[in-house]
Amino acid sequence: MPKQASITIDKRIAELLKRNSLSITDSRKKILQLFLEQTGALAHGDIEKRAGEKFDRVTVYRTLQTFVDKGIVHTIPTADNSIRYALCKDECSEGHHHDHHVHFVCSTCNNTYCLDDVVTPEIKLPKGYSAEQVEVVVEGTCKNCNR
Amino acid sequence: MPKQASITIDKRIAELLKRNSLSITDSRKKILQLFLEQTGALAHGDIEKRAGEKFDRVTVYRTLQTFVDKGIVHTIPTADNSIRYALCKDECSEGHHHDHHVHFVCSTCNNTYCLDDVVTPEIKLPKGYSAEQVEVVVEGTCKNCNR
DNA sequence: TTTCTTTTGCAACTATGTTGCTTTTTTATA
DNA sequence: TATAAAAAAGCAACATAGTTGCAAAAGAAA
Ligand SMILES: [Mn+2]
Ligand SMILES: [Mn+2]
Ligand SMILES: [Zn+2]
Ligand SMILES: [Zn+2]
Repeated sequence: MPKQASITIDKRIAELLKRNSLSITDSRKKILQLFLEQTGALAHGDIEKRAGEKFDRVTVYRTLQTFVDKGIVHTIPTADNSIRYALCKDECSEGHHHDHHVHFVCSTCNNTYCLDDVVTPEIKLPKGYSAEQVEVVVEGTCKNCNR
Repeated sequence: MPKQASITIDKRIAELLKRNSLSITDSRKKILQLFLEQTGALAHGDIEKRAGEKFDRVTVYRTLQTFVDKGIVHTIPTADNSIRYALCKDECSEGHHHDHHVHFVCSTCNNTYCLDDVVTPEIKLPKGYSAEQVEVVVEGTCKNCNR
């Protein structure tokens, strides 16, 4: 990786942590780096594998929980019951996620993507039901795998 | 329970198993009964608690897996990463689920419902992506809890 | 009833997630 | 930059969830 790029990413990471009044620690930096170097979402298992050699499992759990609490990442429910995490857009903040986008799981490459431009549709519910949150997960074949 | 009703339910259970060429065993009968006596979906934990005193944990896992494979029940992904199971409509069959309905999780009573009449919407995906399955899970307050 | 097939229970194991407590690191401030 | 207070990390121990192989039991077929 060119030196310039890694400086930029390091700054971005430090800023992100400061903005959320989190202290800057090795594990937080490392895990954020994984997200920033990546297009799609990461399963907990991936993160543990890729950060866990250097950090304790418990630290990975606590770091991800902190990030979710602060609105830095959000979770994506999937059919196979393995939580995925993805970076939030900047509008998210502590206790206030704004993730009204659709998620896509590719059944070929198994990657998960946030389709930030695809807004979750209005769902007309039966009388008596009221909605707080709508989660849409589409399974199919992604851009790369369709070629 | 009136004797008549339980005869009916027993017959229904036996028929369901026969139709799917599954042998009729105590655990399968018991677990199907749980589903038939119930409006909403059941979490694995619930089933284990309510059937597990009589049956081994492993049997519960295997029975549910068999039911999913045969298209007797379907799974519902939820945000809290605890798989829920619900009975399929009759159109489902082995290797061929037809569950194009929306699921609803009540954040008050924590029940999960299949909204069989609410069809999953068409999602317009970005160029290159193709959909095979769309999962919609709405979180909110249910009919009962809204009163 | 007997035989063959399927399912169950058990034991042992892996994976996933949590908690309390001590040590280490980070931050704030003198 | 040294020091003290606060926060986070690591460790151990535990709890829960899910899987696998195999022998015993139950079900289906004849
Ligand atoms: Mn997302
Ligand atoms: Mn359903
Ligand atoms: Zn793909
Ligand atoms: Zn409710």
